[in-house]
Parts: sequence; structure tokens; C-alpha cells
Amino acid sequence: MSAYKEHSRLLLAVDCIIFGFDGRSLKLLIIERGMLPEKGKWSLMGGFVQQHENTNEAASRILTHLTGLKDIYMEQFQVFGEPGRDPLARTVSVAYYALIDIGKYENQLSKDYKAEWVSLDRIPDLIFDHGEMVKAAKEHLRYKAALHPILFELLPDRFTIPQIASLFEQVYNVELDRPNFMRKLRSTGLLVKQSDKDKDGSKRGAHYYVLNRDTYKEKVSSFLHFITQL
Amino acid sequence: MSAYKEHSRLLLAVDCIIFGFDGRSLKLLIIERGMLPEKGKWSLMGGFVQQHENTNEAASRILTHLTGLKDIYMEQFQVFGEPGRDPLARTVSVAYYALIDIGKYENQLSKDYKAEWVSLDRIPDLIFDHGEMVKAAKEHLRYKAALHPILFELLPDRFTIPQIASLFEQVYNVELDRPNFMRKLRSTGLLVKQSDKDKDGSKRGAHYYVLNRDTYKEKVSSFLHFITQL
DNA sequence: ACAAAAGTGTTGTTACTACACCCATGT
DNA sequence: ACATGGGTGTAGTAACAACACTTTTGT
Repeated sequence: MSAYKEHSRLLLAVDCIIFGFDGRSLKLLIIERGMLPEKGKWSLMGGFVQQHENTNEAASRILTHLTGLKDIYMEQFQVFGEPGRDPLARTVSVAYYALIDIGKYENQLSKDYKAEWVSLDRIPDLIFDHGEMVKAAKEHLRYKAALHPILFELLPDRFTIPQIASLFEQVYNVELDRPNFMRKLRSTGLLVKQSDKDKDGSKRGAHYYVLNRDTYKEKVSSFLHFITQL
Repeated sequence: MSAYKEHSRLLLAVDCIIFGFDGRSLKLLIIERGMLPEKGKWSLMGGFVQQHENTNEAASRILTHLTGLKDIYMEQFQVFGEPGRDPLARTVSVAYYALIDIGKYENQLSKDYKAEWVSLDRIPDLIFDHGEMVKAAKEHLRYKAALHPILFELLPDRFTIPQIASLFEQVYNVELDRPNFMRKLRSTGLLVKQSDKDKDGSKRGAHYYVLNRDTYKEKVSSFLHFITQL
């Protein structure tokens, strides 16, 4: 372990921008920080990368620890490494965003961490550069979700098309033409219509759909345009 | 500097996947490694992140050091952090890909490093996980270049449409319909036609074009599809 | 009956593909 | 004159946007 002696070592952390959807609105999961510095302030969930694990494993561990869920959709999107970002020690952080159906979330660590779902447009000040991380995560999410159907990761097993539309509208901050959006969604072959309806959102009720997991797995990693043959 | 004492520190490196185009074919810049371990074997250009710099600065420094060029287009794309990837010490690497016009490349460090441009389909075995990094970089480049006109970064100031087409064909490993590709390119408004022609590639000669830098700056950060209004 | 949201139909426009064809020039 | 790429024209098709219209149901 004395190799590369002349080079300085540093701490490597992972921070998670956890997006959640409860069927109505898009939220962010943040915690009240339990350690110094900045103890008691709002923060993203994070942790240090351990000796025996890679960064994906660290992110998984941290996500499971906070939410109680396994196999959460997550994506590494950017390294934040300004020298002074953590005032106590040189710490470089690998940022991940994660997508969760809030209905599946188990508030298992309410004792260890004070975790809270906050609306995306009412995010309090966060420690360090976490605010910047959230902003970058939103951009990455927009980018990715414009080409890949990952927003389904936020939805419950049974969902309605108006719910998806509302989710897209919140992510992109636009109003969609519902008729056209509906057709586009159905043309993907990702949706399996159910016979029953959700009556909460409207009088008439909207049909439930479930995701066709097989075509989903295919389409998550396709969807390109500029070069149309591939 | 004794904060977070209980957490282990590690080495943070940057590795650069440097793509270059010489007007005919797409290449990768690799070096003969000058330090242990694996001294003398083929490797990507890389280096350790220093105390005073962030990872982008480290990558810039390393790129400039090897190529003699400033303001190289580069993009951070993935962290490689398997615990055993460098056998001598726990080292996590932030991978960047870079795009260079080989014509501008100055072989300035031929004494310090034995650097060489190799054809993308004849890459020798590389140390550690560098082969995996190259593969991932190619995928990221394909992804990004399908939506953003970044491949122009590989071209000289004056270039012909057949050259661009050839570049795209090599990146995506397809044959393009030249007439249609030409029209699509010109419809972007990125190209400014020059009056003279390049006679090297054919008898008739192909018109030179230069990039419209203004529209280029706009379009590099646009180009989405699934959500068409933005 | 009517408001409100879900969902269908239709039409004009744009973007793309396929491919026939013409152009300029070195040999 | 002809082979070789460079480049234009055109027609059919698919995807998309706009928006009128119908359906269902709670009040």
C-alpha cells in the first residue's frame, strides 16, 4: 500500500439525488445531516466509498440503507470534485440520481436519519454543493428521459396515462397535448391495458396500464435519432 | 486534515480516451507507459488528481501535456472504481474522452511518452481496465454524437462533406446514403460553403466547408426529440 | 343537464427514405 | 470516352402537431 507514495490520497464519496413520484407530484428525498460538519442541515443522502466496493456498490448500499428498497434504478451522472467543496477534507463525490415509486418507499431509517420527501420546486438550501448536484441531476434526468422510457421507474405497477402525462409535464415543465401524447405512448408497445379504471383523478376514470417488462428492457437501451439506422 | 479519520482514503486518477481524425480515418492516441506497474505496455494517457485541482482541470492538464493543445473538447463520462483495477493501490479513475483534429496535434512529448495514433479497429491490449474504458468511450461518443454535432471537433477548420460522412460511417459502422446525409447536414445551418474544392478525394473535387461557430455553439447543447417542445 | 377529464378522428405539414439522375474532372 | 465520386431532384411514406369531436360519469 505504499505505491505511488508521492501522490496524495483523498476521500471518495457518493451522493444520491433521489427522485420520487407519488402519483401526483415529483419529489426529492433529502435528509437532515447527522454528522459534522453542517450537522442538522438539509443534505443529500451520501456516504464514503469503502475499500472493498466500487462506486456503484457504494451507491446501491446507501440507497438501500435509506429506503429499504433493493434494485433501485440509479445512474451515475457526474463527479463533483472542487477542492474546497467539503471544508473539512478534500472529498470528491460521485453523484448518482435514483428513481423511486414513493408508494414502495419504506421509511425505515426515520430514527437514524430524518428523511423527507420535498417538492421539487420547494427544495430548501442544501449543504456543500448539493444544490448544484440537484440541478445537474434534473438536467441529466430530462436528457435521458427524453430518449429512454426511464420515467416508468417512478410509477407504481399499475398506473394511468394521465399520471404519466402529469409526470412528464412536471419533469419538463410543459403542458402536453394529451391526445397526441397518449397515442405516442401507446405506439411504443410498452403499455398493457388493464380492464379496470382509476376513478380518483376524474369522474369518468382512466384505464390502468401495466408495463410490458420485456419490451421495456429492450427500449430502455435503444431510442436514437440522428443516425436512424442502427 | 484529520477529519473523517475512520474513512479510508484512496488515489483518484483521470484517464483520457483521445479520439483523433486525420481526414481519412478515426484513431486513438495511446502511450507506452513510463512507470511501474506495467511499464512499457500500452496504456491510455492518464494521471493523478492533485490537491489543488478538480477532475476537469486534471484532465485538461493531462491532455495539454500530451498533445500541446489547449481547449480540447473533452467530456467526463464514467468512473471506473473496481477495487482491484490497479494492483498496486486502490485507485479510482474518472474517464474522459477527448476529440482532436490530428492535423493540429503536436507530437510534443515524444521524448517523455511514446505516444502513438492507432486505428480504432487495431487497438493493442491495454493495461488495467483501459480496454473496457475505450469500449465505453466509443459507446458514449456514439450516443452523444447522434444528438449533438460534436464530431466537428475532430475535423480540421476546412473540411468536405464526404469527409464528415466518412467520419460518421466510421463512428457508427454503417454506410450512409450520401445524398440524404448531405442534405441533412446542410439543413442544420452549421456549414458555410467555401468557393474552392478539395481535389484529393476525387476527380471532380468536393467543396470545402467551414463551421458556423455561432450556430454551432447553440446546437451543441440542444437537439432533443421525445419531448419535442422545449 | 352539465362540467370535466378521458379518449378518438381527421387533416395538414414536416421530415425522412429510396433511388434515379446529372455534373465535373483525371486518366 | 468513361469511370469515379460529388451533388441535385423527386416521389412515396411515416411521424407529428393541431384541434374538433365523442364518451363517461359524478354532481
